[in-house]
Amino acid sequence: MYNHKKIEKKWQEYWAEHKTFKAENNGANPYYILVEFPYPSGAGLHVGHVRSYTAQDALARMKRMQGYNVLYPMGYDAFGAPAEEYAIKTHQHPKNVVKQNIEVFGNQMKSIGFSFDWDRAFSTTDPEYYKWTQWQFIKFFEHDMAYKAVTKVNWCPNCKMVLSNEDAAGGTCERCGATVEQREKSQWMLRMSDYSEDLLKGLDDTNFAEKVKLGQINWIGKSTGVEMDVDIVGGGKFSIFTTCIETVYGITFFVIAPDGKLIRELMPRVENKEEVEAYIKETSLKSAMDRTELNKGKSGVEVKGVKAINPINGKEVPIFLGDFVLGDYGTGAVMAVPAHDQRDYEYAKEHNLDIVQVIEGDISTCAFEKHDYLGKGIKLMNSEEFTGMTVEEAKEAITDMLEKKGIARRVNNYKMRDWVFGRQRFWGEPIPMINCPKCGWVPVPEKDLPVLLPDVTEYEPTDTGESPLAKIDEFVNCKCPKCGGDAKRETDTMPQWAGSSWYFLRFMDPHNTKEFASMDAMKYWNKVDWYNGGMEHTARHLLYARFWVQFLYNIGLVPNKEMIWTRVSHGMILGSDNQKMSKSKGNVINPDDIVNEYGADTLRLYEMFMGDYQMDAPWNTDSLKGCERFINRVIKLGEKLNDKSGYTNESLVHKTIKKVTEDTQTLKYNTAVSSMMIMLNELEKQDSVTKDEYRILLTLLNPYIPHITEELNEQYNLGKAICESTWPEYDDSKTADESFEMVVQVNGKVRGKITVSSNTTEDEMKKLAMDIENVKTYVEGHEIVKVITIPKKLVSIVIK
RNA sequence: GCCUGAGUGGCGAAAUUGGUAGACGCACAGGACUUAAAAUCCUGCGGGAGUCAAAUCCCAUGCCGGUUCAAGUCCGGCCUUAGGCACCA
Repeated sequence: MYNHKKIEKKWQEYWAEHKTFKAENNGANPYYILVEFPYPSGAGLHVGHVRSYTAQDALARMKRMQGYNVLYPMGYDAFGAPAEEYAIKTHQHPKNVVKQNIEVFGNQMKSIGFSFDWDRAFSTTDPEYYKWTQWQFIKFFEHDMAYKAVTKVNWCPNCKMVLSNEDAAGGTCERCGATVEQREKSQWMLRMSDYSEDLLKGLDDTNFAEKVKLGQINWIGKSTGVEMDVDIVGGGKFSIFTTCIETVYGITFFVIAPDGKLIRELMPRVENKEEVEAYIKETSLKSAMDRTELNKGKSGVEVKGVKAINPINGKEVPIFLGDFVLGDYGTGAVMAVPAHDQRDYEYAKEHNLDIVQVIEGDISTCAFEKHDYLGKGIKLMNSEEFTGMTVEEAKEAITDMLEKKGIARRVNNYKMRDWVFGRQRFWGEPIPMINCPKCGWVPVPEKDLPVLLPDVTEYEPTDTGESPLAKIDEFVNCKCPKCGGDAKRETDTMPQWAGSSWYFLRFMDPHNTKEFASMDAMKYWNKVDWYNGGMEHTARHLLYARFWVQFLYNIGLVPNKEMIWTRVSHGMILGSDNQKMSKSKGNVINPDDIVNEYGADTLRLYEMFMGDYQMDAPWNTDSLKGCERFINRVIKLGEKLNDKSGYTNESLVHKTIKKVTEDTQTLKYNTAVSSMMIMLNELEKQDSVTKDEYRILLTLLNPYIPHITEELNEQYNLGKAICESTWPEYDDSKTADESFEMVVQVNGKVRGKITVSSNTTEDEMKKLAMDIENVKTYVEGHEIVKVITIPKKLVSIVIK
């Protein structure tokens, strides 16, 4: 209908020329809105990006008009495997691939009119940026937070590549189908588990959504319990961790991890070596998730020839290997109490082991577990002097006794492990470390940073599992910064998580060449006020970023322990078939096509209107056309402008301002849009529309559809550009309606409705209710038990 | 398996957090305008009973039960579905 291409281009140029959205590091009311920066894939911008960028754009535009100094930055998270693989295939350097993709992404985003401060844009792959990522890694190293350790990785012998658990699911390589091996690899690690408690506590200093906090809490996985030493018959001992020490008298066997140290130590004394070795081998092929699945938890083999002693009563019990016990969680060994743990119960049945009940309850068909007995005053049995105590009393008493004997300790255990930080990839930040035969691991001096990725075109994977960089001699060979002797560079690179763990700090001071960001700049912006991203990132990315920040805080480099205040997450946009969009399903919608055909404003409006921002929603082009129709009606309303000022319907205007203002900052974009649709419907009913009314409508719409609203504002001479104007305020006293529809219920069912004045008192409401004919027919002949009135709403009559 | 969400008309969804279920929009149907179509405008639109038309009544928010004058909303138990589970990011 209208020439969206021309109008949108015009205003985009206007904003660029006037630097409308440039944020300065000074002034009153700083407000930092952050959206997750994209990985610039070859597929181009996704309609899902458009959803969150538009949402935060609407917030940013409104906040600016409300007088805030808004920082709304954008950049690119461009390290990672897809670019590397594409580059290998096409024989070019990934940096060229990334450069092209960034250009495409930038143009796409500009065509949609996001109010980013483009002067602050950068990519994590820029040497000026990753210099500081490397510099920060060295800080980790200098503070003994980075260390080398041997870890297990999924290795595909065919692809010669380390695989993620997802790609190795089911024990076969996702790409080629070969059987995946578990290999041991020496890797750089970050001591993230040292921060378990701080990362939990820090959540109190954030305003994250409750479900986001829960995600963090569950990932950290704190459990409070007891670590107890267990002697082995004939010498030696090991420890177990349990949260249910009250069941200690019910131990009938122990289970130890097939991948743990203990079984290796016991091996010389094992009678069924072959069986045990075979089981260890079998386990090594499984992922942790496969191993801990409840229905698979019964697999295992007895370690014959070795018995353990239950420390509380001196009983000798067998030791088993079970793959549900993980070598790297807790102590790698557990006590098994089949009477009170379902997995142990099934395990005991499967392997014909004793079941000793120690807590009163029914164990005839299944275990009587902690969620059955905790907090109910249930008592112990078969537990010597503790028999007859409640579970809660016994928990403390048994722990005290064991502690006194010096064979147990109260401990906290955390599921969260240290961060495996090395990747055997080319396209990542080189870990800036040098291995000297004399001096050991030495960090690259600051003056030599960044350690650049070499400009080569061949970086096929190696046979050994080393990074492709290991084959590039001129990269590897170097001098030791300490002693000057021959040394070798680390060839592993960092994970993609690294660059995204601190980018929000860099946005505060992106051109700084002396520091990653100045303390002044970080103090000025203080915290990210709003951080928006996908649900899939709320556990790990957020945790890594918080860990990174807490570390920097502890060494005095950032002003706050938590640098992110509110975290919100958006739902996915699905294909029209309700499936995740993917090339193979052919349900992908390209935002460029929509912008071309319908315009950026229509695309923006539709994505905000399509449903609850925090929930998934399927794409529907018909609904999009409805939004186009709405914009056309807004344009057409301009033809009804009169010369008057003021508002024809004052409460409509104030109500709409209130609704849009509130909903835009509480993520309820869909209802904000619908309230503006209602306003338009009402204005259309009027014979003519005042300039004030039209200007208000355009202003409220501006954060959502910024181009056409500016154009109409200019065309009808309604005032200066909206983006340079002030957000309208509402008067709460003027939002009230003069009358309301009073509902009358009899025994909970609606039996009458009448429209009455808003001033009607509760007594008047009761009287009016009783006068309604239909209400009378229900009430007559019955006793009225009570009458409940809710002001400005309803009267509920209860009869007998 | 574990953790976190979600389930409401033909469809996308609203519901002031315990107070009229279905706002707003799409699709559809009928009408107006048009030589015609598109666009636009008007009217209707959960299911059923009832009526010339109404009034009015019953049923209905995944399933089963509970609390309450009142439940989409709170409680208990299920079912289905999406995301995360540490080298995809």
